[in-house]
Amino acid sequence: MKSNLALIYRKLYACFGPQFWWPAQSRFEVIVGAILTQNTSWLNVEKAIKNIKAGKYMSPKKLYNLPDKKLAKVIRPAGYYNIKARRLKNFLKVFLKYYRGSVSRMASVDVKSLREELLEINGIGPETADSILLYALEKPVFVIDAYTKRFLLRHRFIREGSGYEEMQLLFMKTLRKDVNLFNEYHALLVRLGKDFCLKAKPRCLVCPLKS
DNA sequence: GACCAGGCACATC
DNA sequence: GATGTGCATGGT
Repeated sequence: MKSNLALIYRKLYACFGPQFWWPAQSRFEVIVGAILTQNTSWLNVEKAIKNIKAGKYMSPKKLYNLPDKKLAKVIRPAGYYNIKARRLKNFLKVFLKYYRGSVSRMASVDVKSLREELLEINGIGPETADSILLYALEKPVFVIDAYTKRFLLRHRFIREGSGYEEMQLLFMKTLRKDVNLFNEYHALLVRLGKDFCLKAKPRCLVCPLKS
């Protein structure tokens, strides 16, 4: 028998269709977006990314070589710009040193080592690491974000206080480990959250899961 | 004007 | 190990 989570996925997909995540022109841009979107609306991140492109800085070396103040100024619309400038550089330092700024080279390493390596970087937590792994490096890792957590809580898949790894395991143990499935599922949960009942203060229209 | 958004690190108890 | 706080913009 199919798990509830698998059924819910089918329902969401039938309702919303493919979400075409991650919205970006390159895999490197996905990584930049993953760091910039920490606790920030995607609309603001888009403005920051637009600024980066306008200055022709969308490359590992160019971003890394920007003075901190300048980088902060460029990504300002994304909020927390001083912290995020540092976090970007923390990642870029590792990315340039070990992978010469190549996403493909990085993707050739096994997932487990990569995840550990990413989590070692100051400013990269579990969600950002997993977003990078799934959406930029195309590794079958499920991303847990605020929407996903609210979804699991409100549909009673977990209890209050459950940790990140616990929630992640729920998806990864039940579903087939498929990059496309994980990609679409998480994107659909965010879509559900934005449109319907997973906001911090739900203003519930008719939830598509109930029909 | 308050609240929220595709988190994370650090201080303190 | 749990809980609180700073980081900051822009849309609703």
